[in-house]
Amino acid sequence: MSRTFLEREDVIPLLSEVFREHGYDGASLSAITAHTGLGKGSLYHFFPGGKKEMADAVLGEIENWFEESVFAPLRSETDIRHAVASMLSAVDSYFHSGGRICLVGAFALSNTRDQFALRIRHYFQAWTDTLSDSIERSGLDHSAARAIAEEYIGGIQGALLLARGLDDPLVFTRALHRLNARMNDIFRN
Amino acid sequence: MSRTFLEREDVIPLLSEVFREHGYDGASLSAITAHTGLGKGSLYHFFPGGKKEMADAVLGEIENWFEESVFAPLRSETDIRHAVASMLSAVDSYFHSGGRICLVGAFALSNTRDQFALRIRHYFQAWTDTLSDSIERSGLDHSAARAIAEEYIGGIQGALLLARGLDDPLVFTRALHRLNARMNDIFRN
DNA sequence: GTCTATAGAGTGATAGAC
DNA sequence: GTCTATCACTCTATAGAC
Repeated sequence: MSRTFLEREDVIPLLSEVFREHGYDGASLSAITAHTGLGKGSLYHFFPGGKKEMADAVLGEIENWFEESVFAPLRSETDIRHAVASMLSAVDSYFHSGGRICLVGAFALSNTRDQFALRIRHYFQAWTDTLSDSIERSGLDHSAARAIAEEYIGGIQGALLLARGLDDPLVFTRALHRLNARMNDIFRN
Repeated sequence: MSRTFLEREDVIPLLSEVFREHGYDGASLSAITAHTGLGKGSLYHFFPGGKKEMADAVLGEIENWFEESVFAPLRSETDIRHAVASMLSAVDSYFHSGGRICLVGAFALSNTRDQFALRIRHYFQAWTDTLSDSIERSGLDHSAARAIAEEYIGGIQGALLLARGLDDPLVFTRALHRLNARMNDIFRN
């Protein structure tokens, strides 16, 4: 009998897929056991808090990925146009060019929102604040920078939603191109 | 026995509130009976198809509202800047200045999406097509008009999502102001 | 009697917790 | 695997209007 020693961290990406596909309520424990290959016993061993803790772990991993792959580069890159282009490129690959939804966004619009309100707010706040700071460092005043940051994050989330609603991922691709071009309009040298 | 003469149509706005508050899965029959004041007998009398039919009725009423209050005015107004300003004003009041989510958008990102995919797609298609046609009539070519329409609908949906995620309705108000100003930038005489 | 509207006990299925 | 709670839904009973 071959044992695979799955760690807690190995399970999280699988959980992420299940929640993305079924939503929080729709991800039944049986769907989770089916997709992870773990029995309920193992799941409750890794996540004593049950489904809530599983979703929290997934949201935490998403936070970490964005911190590392989006926020940190935004902070260190000095040319705002490069910074934004890199961000959009990272976002494009993360969301599979519009074929994958934003789990945090989906949670924000769902009935589970209250349960995860803090994590959701933190995600969007970190993103808008980091982008806004980056824009401000390029010479715009605070409220103008904040407005552009909101336009970008809202534009990305709205494009993901619209792509999903229209069942056409190209909507997302087009939105990213517009957002990229827009930064060159704002900062033309 | 005292009769209250509730009609099917009177129930739909109440259902709309319940679905908006709890989502589709989260809106349990007991929550629905509590909020509508109707027993299961009455509900199944009005909606023999059960919860699915209740949600369909709500989505249908939303469609009708937008057709009447947003799409029709877009078609008849010739000045695109007035048309867009009127649309944004209607949208602002419909979504309670960012305090209310778009049920269709929420469904689009939820696990119930597949069940209502047709209605969801129709809603977003009707909106983007109507707006795009309106812009095209003002002199832009087809793909440019379509891009702007997607920017607007995506911007509205994204701003609603972001306002919800950040728990700050002003995010939505600011987005509407930007979108209104943007049309004046595009069509400056 | 017939029709419409109502309430709610009871059904089997399935949920998440453990 | 077992547990209890809750789910959507069915069905019976009952009310008044005509």
